[in-house]
Amino acid sequence: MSKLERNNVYQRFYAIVDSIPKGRVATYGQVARIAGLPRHARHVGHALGTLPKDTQLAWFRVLNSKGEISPRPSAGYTEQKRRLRADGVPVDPRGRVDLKRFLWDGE
DNA sequence: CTCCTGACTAATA
DNA sequence: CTATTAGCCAGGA
Repeated sequence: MSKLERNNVYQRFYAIVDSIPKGRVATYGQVARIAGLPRHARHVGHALGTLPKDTQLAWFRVLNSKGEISPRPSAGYTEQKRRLRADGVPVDPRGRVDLKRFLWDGE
């Protein structure tokens, strides 16, 4: 996979993340599937990781399959929690969200 | 080429 | 609920 192709894939991920409605969340796997690339959940995470700090993209609306904010080595975890709550999505101290009620169904 | 890693996931026990 | 195992695939050393 060339750099250019990867870039296109990332753009597709971004477009999908961008279509998650405010107040809803999606999972990495879900984004990958919608992008037509099942089993690429990890790359969704990496794509989001390369975003600039000042991006307008709602990257914080993406969680792992357990409905939790994915723990990661670097910062951003706390930030995501804060932003989700500001977005109207309840997050418990463990970083968990009730997917039953807030998972985006892909409308 | 092989080996290791990771903002992942699903199946079992 | 936690722990373990296996599958996944692009990237980098």
